[in-house]
Amino acid sequence: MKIATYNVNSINARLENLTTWLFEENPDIILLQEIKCDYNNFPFFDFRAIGYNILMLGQKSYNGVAVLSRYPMSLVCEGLPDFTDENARYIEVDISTPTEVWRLASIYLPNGNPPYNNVNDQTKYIYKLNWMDAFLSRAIKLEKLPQPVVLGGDFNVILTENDVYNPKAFVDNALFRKEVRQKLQVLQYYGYYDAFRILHKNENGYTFWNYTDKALVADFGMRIDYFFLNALAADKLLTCNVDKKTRQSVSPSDHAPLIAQFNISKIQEG
DNA sequence: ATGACGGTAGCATACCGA
Repeated sequence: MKIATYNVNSINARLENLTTWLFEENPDIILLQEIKCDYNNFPFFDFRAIGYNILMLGQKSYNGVAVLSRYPMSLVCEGLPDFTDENARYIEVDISTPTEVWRLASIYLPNGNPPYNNVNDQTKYIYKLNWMDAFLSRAIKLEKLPQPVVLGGDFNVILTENDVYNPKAFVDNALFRKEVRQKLQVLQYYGYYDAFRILHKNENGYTFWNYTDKALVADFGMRIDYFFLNALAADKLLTCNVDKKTRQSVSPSDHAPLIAQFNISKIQEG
């Protein structure tokens, strides 16, 4: 079973690239972020036509998350429980794979940096910290479920200095402040596994490169998209890779897809 | 030190992003 997470930077601007990529890559499940549209502007037909069920939480112009699935899917919640959020950043679903029901969430964690025209404004940073607290509360509950759990998406956090091209330049950045990194690293103390890092200790694993300058060719990137797995999901993990060629294609998103494969064959009874 | 680039809203330019 192949699961992808992909910040598309507008699903309508990316529609042709995305449907072509789905045809070639053929993932069973896709977690999408930054779809940047509300329900009435979501291109449902284009994905149903190629065999996907769809659940989405939309918003005009900004944010927005969705899940595409080849398997039957049911909604668990839209938005983080017990957290009032003006933005569409979280959707959680149950998906009936051939062997068992998997719990997945598509996550678009806030950026947290101030606007360029007001660099001392901490409002977005405080919002990010509060959002992370609500997310961690939810994640801790989900980890205990008796089913595989996959928390995937754009976390807007650079976990370690090995996850960015120039850590010194980012020490004060809302993606890399020690406080933010430590908050997300808490996931591993509650039993979650960073899927890419299980399998790749030394590769940088960057998933984002700025559109500007020569960021892509110079590999000035950062690893901010992740799959966090509970043990029941991590036990089945086979591969996890960044699809950099899609970032290098014509008119791309500024993120690359992250793709993981899982073994869902039934265990032979001895 | 700044802005490069790209998307959205909507029609000029502001906001957002990482």
